[in-house]
Amino acid sequence: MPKDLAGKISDSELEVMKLLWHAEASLSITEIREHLQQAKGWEPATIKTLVSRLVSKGAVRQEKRNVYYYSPLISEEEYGSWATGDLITRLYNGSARDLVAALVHSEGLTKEDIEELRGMFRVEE
Amino acid sequence: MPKDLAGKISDSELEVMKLLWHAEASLSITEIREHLQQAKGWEPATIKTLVSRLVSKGAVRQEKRNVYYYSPLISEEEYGSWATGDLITRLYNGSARDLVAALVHSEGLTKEDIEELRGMFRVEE
DNA sequence: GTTTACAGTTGACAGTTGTAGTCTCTCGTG
DNA sequence: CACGAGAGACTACAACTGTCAACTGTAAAC
Repeated sequence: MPKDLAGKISDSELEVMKLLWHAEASLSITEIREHLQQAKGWEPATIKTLVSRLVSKGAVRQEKRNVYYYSPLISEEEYGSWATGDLITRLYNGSARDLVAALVHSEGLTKEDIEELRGMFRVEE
Repeated sequence: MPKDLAGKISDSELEVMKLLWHAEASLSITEIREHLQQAKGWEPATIKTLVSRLVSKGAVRQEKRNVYYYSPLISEEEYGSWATGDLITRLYNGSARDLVAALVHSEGLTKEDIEELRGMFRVEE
Protein backbone atom coordinates (compact mmCIF):
# COMPACT_ATOMS: atom_id res chain seq x y z
CA MET A 1 0.00 0.00 0.00
CA PRO A 2 1.00 3.63 -0.22
CA LYS A 3 3.68 4.71 2.22
CA ASP A 4 2.46 5.96 5.59
CA LEU A 5 -0.65 3.87 5.21
CA ALA A 6 -1.35 1.16 7.74
CA GLY A 7 -3.56 -1.31 5.96
CA LYS A 8 -5.55 -1.04 2.80
CA ILE A 9 -8.37 1.36 2.18
CA SER A 10 -11.50 -0.73 1.89
CA ASP A 11 -14.28 -0.21 -0.63
CA SER A 12 -16.56 1.67 1.73
CA GLU A 13 -13.72 3.70 3.10
CA LEU A 14 -12.81 4.66 -0.42
CA GLU A 15 -16.16 6.39 -0.81
CA VAL A 16 -15.24 8.64 2.08
CA MET A 17 -11.82 9.30 0.59
CA LYS A 18 -13.35 10.26 -2.73
CA LEU A 19 -15.55 12.78 -1.00
CA LEU A 20 -12.57 14.27 0.84
CA TRP A 21 -10.46 14.31 -2.30
CA HIS A 22 -13.02 16.30 -4.19
CA ALA A 23 -13.78 18.71 -1.38
CA GLU A 24 -12.29 22.15 -1.45
CA ALA A 25 -11.27 22.13 2.19
CA SER A 26 -11.45 19.89 5.24
CA LEU A 27 -14.91 18.63 6.07
CA SER A 28 -16.62 18.15 9.39
CA ILE A 29 -18.48 14.96 10.17
CA THR A 30 -21.72 16.76 9.56
CA GLU A 31 -20.63 17.72 6.08
CA ILE A 32 -19.39 14.25 5.34
CA ARG A 33 -22.64 12.86 6.58
CA GLU A 34 -24.70 15.22 4.49
CA HIS A 35 -23.03 13.90 1.37
CA LEU A 36 -22.89 10.21 2.10
CA GLN A 37 -26.04 9.54 4.02
CA GLN A 38 -28.20 10.02 0.99
CA ALA A 39 -25.75 9.00 -1.67
CA LYS A 40 -24.92 5.67 -0.05
CA GLY A 41 -27.81 5.10 2.32
CA TRP A 42 -25.53 4.83 5.31
CA GLU A 43 -26.47 5.54 8.90
CA PRO A 44 -24.52 8.28 10.67
CA ALA A 45 -22.89 5.67 12.88
CA THR A 46 -21.54 3.85 9.86
CA ILE A 47 -20.03 6.99 8.45
CA LYS A 48 -18.35 7.79 11.74
CA THR A 49 -16.87 4.32 11.86
CA LEU A 50 -15.46 4.62 8.38
CA VAL A 51 -13.91 7.99 9.09
CA SER A 52 -12.39 6.74 12.35
CA ARG A 53 -10.87 3.77 10.61
CA LEU A 54 -9.37 6.02 7.98
CA VAL A 55 -7.84 8.15 10.71
CA SER A 56 -6.35 5.08 12.41
CA LYS A 57 -4.93 3.94 9.13
CA GLY A 58 -3.26 7.26 8.59
CA ALA A 59 -5.20 8.01 5.43
CA VAL A 60 -7.03 11.00 6.85
CA ARG A 61 -5.96 13.84 9.12
CA GLN A 62 -8.12 14.93 12.00
CA GLU A 63 -7.86 18.57 12.89
CA LYS A 64 -9.50 19.91 15.99
CA ARG A 65 -11.35 23.15 15.67
CA ASN A 66 -14.70 23.58 17.33
CA VAL A 67 -15.31 20.16 16.01
CA TYR A 68 -13.03 17.80 14.14
CA TYR A 69 -12.31 18.55 10.52
CA TYR A 70 -11.04 15.88 8.20
CA SER A 71 -8.77 16.04 5.19
CA PRO A 72 -6.92 13.41 3.16
CA LEU A 73 -3.36 12.58 4.08
CA ILE A 74 -2.75 10.70 0.89
CA SER A 75 -3.75 12.10 -2.45
CA GLU A 76 -6.05 10.56 -4.97
CA GLU A 77 -3.19 10.32 -7.46
CA GLU A 78 -0.96 8.64 -4.94
CA TYR A 79 -3.59 6.10 -4.06
CA GLY A 80 -4.67 5.56 -7.62
CA SER A 81 -1.15 4.99 -8.69
CA TRP A 82 -0.62 2.51 -5.91
CA ALA A 83 -3.85 0.65 -6.65
CA THR A 84 -3.05 0.51 -10.32
CA GLY A 85 0.45 -0.72 -9.62
CA ASP A 86 -0.98 -3.32 -7.32
CA LEU A 87 -3.33 -4.56 -10.02
CA ILE A 88 -0.50 -4.69 -12.49
CA THR A 89 1.66 -6.66 -10.10
CA ARG A 90 -1.02 -9.10 -9.18
CA LEU A 91 -2.62 -9.69 -12.54
CA TYR A 92 -0.44 -8.44 -15.33
CA ASN A 93 2.83 -9.89 -14.36
CA GLY A 94 4.16 -6.51 -13.37
CA SER A 95 3.78 -5.17 -16.88
CA ALA A 96 1.82 -1.97 -17.27
CA ARG A 97 2.08 -2.58 -20.97
CA ASP A 98 0.16 -5.81 -20.62
CA LEU A 99 -2.59 -3.99 -18.81
CA VAL A 100 -2.97 -1.45 -21.55
CA ALA A 101 -2.77 -4.16 -24.16
CA ALA A 102 -5.58 -6.01 -22.42
CA LEU A 103 -7.63 -2.83 -22.33
CA VAL A 104 -7.13 -2.22 -26.00
CA HIS A 105 -8.29 -5.72 -26.83
CA SER A 106 -11.30 -5.56 -24.56
CA GLU A 107 -14.60 -3.77 -24.55
CA GLY A 108 -13.11 -1.29 -22.13
CA LEU A 109 -12.33 1.36 -24.68
CA THR A 110 -14.52 2.98 -27.27
CA LYS A 111 -13.21 3.99 -30.64
CA GLU A 112 -13.14 7.54 -29.37
CA ASP A 113 -11.07 6.53 -26.37
CA ILE A 114 -8.60 4.85 -28.65
CA GLU A 115 -8.42 7.97 -30.74
CA GLU A 116 -7.71 10.07 -27.70
CA LEU A 117 -5.12 7.72 -26.38
CA ARG A 118 -3.39 7.63 -29.68
CA GLY A 119 -3.21 11.39 -29.50
CA MET A 120 -1.81 11.17 -26.00
CA PHE A 121 0.94 8.89 -27.10
CA ARG A 122 1.81 11.17 -29.93
CA VAL A 123 2.31 14.12 -27.62
CA GLU A 124 3.99 12.50 -24.63
CA GLU A 125 7.32 10.88 -24.84
CA MET B 1 -17.49 -9.73 -10.04
CA PRO B 2 -17.34 -11.94 -13.08
CA LYS B 3 -20.54 -13.78 -13.87
CA ASP B 4 -20.96 -17.20 -12.29
CA LEU B 5 -18.70 -16.15 -9.49
CA ALA B 6 -20.05 -16.06 -5.96
CA GLY B 7 -17.89 -13.56 -4.15
CA LYS B 8 -14.55 -12.06 -5.00
CA ILE B 9 -11.37 -13.98 -5.42
CA SER B 10 -9.14 -13.01 -2.53
CA ASP B 11 -5.43 -12.28 -2.78
CA SER B 12 -4.30 -15.68 -1.59
CA GLU B 13 -6.87 -17.44 -3.69
CA LEU B 14 -5.61 -15.55 -6.68
CA GLU B 15 -2.23 -17.22 -6.31
CA VAL B 16 -3.93 -20.56 -6.74
CA MET B 17 -5.84 -19.29 -9.75
CA LYS B 18 -2.66 -18.07 -11.37
CA LEU B 19 -1.13 -21.48 -10.99
CA LEU B 20 -4.17 -23.14 -12.56
CA TRP B 21 -4.31 -20.60 -15.36
CA HIS B 22 -0.75 -21.29 -16.37
CA ALA B 23 -0.98 -25.04 -16.08
CA GLU B 24 -1.38 -27.08 -19.21
CA ALA B 25 -4.07 -29.29 -17.77
CA SER B 26 -5.99 -29.81 -14.56
CA LEU B 27 -3.85 -30.23 -11.48
CA SER B 28 -4.23 -32.48 -8.50
CA ILE B 29 -3.84 -31.15 -5.00
CA THR B 30 -0.41 -32.71 -4.87
CA GLU B 31 0.66 -30.80 -7.91
CA ILE B 32 -0.80 -27.59 -6.61
CA ARG B 33 0.92 -28.15 -3.32
CA GLU B 34 4.25 -28.83 -4.98
CA HIS B 35 4.13 -25.42 -6.59
CA LEU B 36 2.77 -23.30 -3.82
CA GLN B 37 4.26 -24.81 -0.72
CA GLN B 38 7.69 -23.58 -1.56
CA ALA B 39 6.77 -20.53 -3.55
CA LYS B 40 4.49 -19.11 -0.89
CA GLY B 41 5.58 -20.91 2.26
CA TRP B 42 2.09 -22.25 2.86
CA GLU B 43 1.21 -25.36 4.80
CA PRO B 44 -0.68 -28.06 2.90
CA ALA B 45 -3.77 -27.33 4.99
CA THR B 46 -3.76 -23.72 3.85
CA ILE B 47 -3.56 -24.70 0.23
CA LYS B 48 -6.43 -27.13 0.60
CA THR B 49 -8.56 -24.45 2.18
CA LEU B 50 -7.90 -22.00 -0.61
CA VAL B 51 -8.74 -24.55 -3.27
CA SER B 52 -11.93 -25.55 -1.49
CA ARG B 53 -13.03 -21.95 -1.22
CA LEU B 54 -12.40 -21.42 -4.89
CA VAL B 55 -14.54 -24.45 -5.66
CA SER B 56 -17.37 -23.11 -3.47
CA LYS B 57 -17.15 -19.78 -5.22
CA GLY B 58 -17.48 -21.41 -8.58
CA ALA B 59 -14.08 -20.24 -9.74
CA VAL B 60 -12.58 -23.69 -10.03
CA ARG B 61 -13.93 -26.99 -11.28
CA GLN B 62 -13.36 -30.20 -9.41
CA GLU B 63 -13.16 -33.28 -11.49
CA LYS B 64 -13.05 -36.70 -9.91
CA ARG B 65 -10.59 -39.16 -11.27
CA ASN B 66 -8.56 -41.29 -8.91
CA VAL B 67 -8.22 -38.12 -7.02
CA TYR B 68 -9.72 -34.71 -7.66
CA TYR B 69 -8.27 -32.63 -10.45
CA TYR B 70 -8.78 -28.92 -10.51
CA SER B 71 -9.10 -26.50 -13.38
CA PRO B 72 -10.23 -22.88 -13.68
CA LEU B 73 -13.84 -22.14 -14.49
CA ILE B 74 -13.15 -18.54 -15.26
CA SER B 75 -10.29 -17.50 -17.47
CA GLU B 76 -7.46 -15.20 -16.59
CA GLU B 77 -8.60 -12.77 -19.26
CA GLU B 78 -12.13 -12.75 -17.94
CA TYR B 79 -11.01 -12.12 -14.43
CA GLY B 80 -8.38 -9.58 -15.40
CA SER B 81 -10.87 -7.70 -17.45
CA TRP B 82 -13.34 -7.67 -14.59
CA ALA B 83 -10.71 -6.55 -12.07
CA THR B 84 -9.50 -3.82 -14.37
CA GLY B 85 -13.02 -2.63 -15.00
CA ASP B 86 -13.62 -2.64 -11.29
CA LEU B 87 -10.56 -0.48 -10.70
CA ILE B 88 -11.64 1.90 -13.42
CA THR B 89 -15.10 2.20 -11.94
CA ARG B 90 -13.90 2.74 -8.43
CA LEU B 91 -10.98 5.03 -9.03
CA TYR B 92 -11.04 6.47 -12.48
CA ASN B 93 -14.57 7.62 -12.70
CA GLY B 94 -15.43 4.85 -15.10
CA SER B 95 -13.00 6.13 -17.68
CA ALA B 96 -10.46 3.67 -19.00
CA ARG B 97 -8.88 6.60 -20.73
CA ASP B 98 -8.20 8.25 -17.39
CA LEU B 99 -6.48 5.13 -16.19
CA VAL B 100 -4.16 5.05 -19.16
CA ALA B 101 -3.56 8.77 -18.87
CA ALA B 102 -2.56 8.29 -15.22
CA LEU B 103 -0.22 5.50 -16.23
CA VAL B 104 1.42 7.60 -18.88
CA HIS B 105 2.04 10.38 -16.39
CA SER B 106 3.36 8.09 -13.70
CA GLU B 107 6.47 6.03 -13.19
CA GLY B 108 4.51 3.01 -14.32
CA LEU B 109 5.79 2.98 -17.84
CA THR B 110 9.32 3.06 -19.15
CA LYS B 111 10.23 4.85 -22.33
CA GLU B 112 10.32 1.48 -24.00
CA ASP B 113 6.81 0.68 -22.81
CA ILE B 114 5.57 3.94 -24.22
CA GLU B 115 7.25 3.12 -27.50
CA GLU B 116 5.56 -0.24 -27.62
CA LEU B 117 2.20 1.16 -26.72
CA ARG B 118 2.48 3.78 -29.34
CA GLY B 119 3.13 0.99 -31.80
CA MET B 120 0.09 -0.85 -30.52
CA PHE B 121 -2.13 2.11 -31.09
CA ARG B 122 -0.81 2.50 -34.56
CA VAL B 123 -1.76 -1.04 -35.48
CA GLU B 124 -5.11 -1.39 -33.74
CA GLU B 125 -8.11 0.54 -34.82
C1' DG C 1 -2.41 -57.32 6.39
C1' DT C 2 -0.56 -53.48 9.04
C1' DT C 3 1.60 -49.13 8.64
C1' DT C 4 2.22 -44.81 6.36
C1' DA C 5 1.16 -40.99 3.77
C1' DC C 6 -1.57 -38.18 1.90
C1' DA C 7 -6.61 -36.63 -0.07
C1' DG C 8 -10.66 -34.76 1.39
C1' DT C 9 -13.70 -32.72 5.09
C1' DT C 10 -14.58 -30.04 9.03
C1' DG C 11 -13.43 -26.96 12.52
C1' DA C 12 -10.75 -23.15 14.33
C1' DC C 13 -9.12 -18.65 15.40
C1' DA C 14 -7.56 -13.97 14.74
C1' DG C 15 -7.86 -9.87 11.80
C1' DT C 16 -10.55 -6.96 8.44
C1' DT C 17 -14.75 -5.10 6.57
C1' DG C 18 -19.66 -3.68 6.33
C1' DT C 19 -22.94 -1.98 9.00
C1' DA C 20 -24.82 -0.06 13.04
C1' DG C 21 -26.30 0.81 18.14
C1' DT C 22 -25.18 2.99 22.76
C1' DC C 23 -23.32 6.06 26.13
C1' DT C 24 -21.53 10.39 27.43
C1' DC C 25 -20.43 15.13 26.76
C1' DT C 26 -21.08 19.60 25.08
C1' DC C 27 -23.17 23.46 22.95
C1' DG C 28 -26.83 26.25 21.13
C1' DT C 29 -31.78 27.40 22.02
C1' DG C 30 -35.66 28.41 24.53
C1' DC D 1 -30.34 27.15 33.31
C1' DA D 2 -32.51 22.77 31.56
C1' DC D 3 -33.00 20.23 27.26
C1' DG D 4 -32.35 18.16 23.12
C1' DA D 5 -29.34 17.19 19.08
C1' DG D 6 -25.57 15.92 17.39
C1' DA D 7 -20.14 14.83 18.14
C1' DG D 8 -17.02 11.59 19.72
C1' DA D 9 -15.71 7.08 21.87
C1' DC D 10 -16.74 2.45 22.53
C1' DT D 11 -19.03 -1.84 21.52
C1' DA D 12 -21.19 -5.30 18.49
C1' DC D 13 -21.62 -8.75 15.25
C1' DA D 14 -21.80 -11.33 10.99
C1' DA D 15 -19.23 -12.27 6.72
C1' DC D 16 -14.92 -12.81 4.61
C1' DT D 17 -9.82 -13.74 4.74
C1' DG D 18 -5.37 -15.70 6.03
C1' DT D 19 -3.67 -19.43 8.24
C1' DC D 20 -3.67 -23.88 9.84
C1' DA D 21 -4.74 -28.44 12.63
C1' DA D 22 -7.45 -32.61 13.45
C1' DC D 23 -10.12 -36.38 11.89
C1' DT D 24 -11.38 -39.90 8.47
C1' DG D 25 -10.75 -42.58 4.66
C1' DT D 26 -8.08 -45.00 1.21
C1' DA D 27 -4.36 -46.59 -1.39
C1' DA D 28 0.43 -47.69 -1.89
C1' DA D 29 4.52 -49.83 0.44
C1' DC D 30 6.47 -53.17 3.15
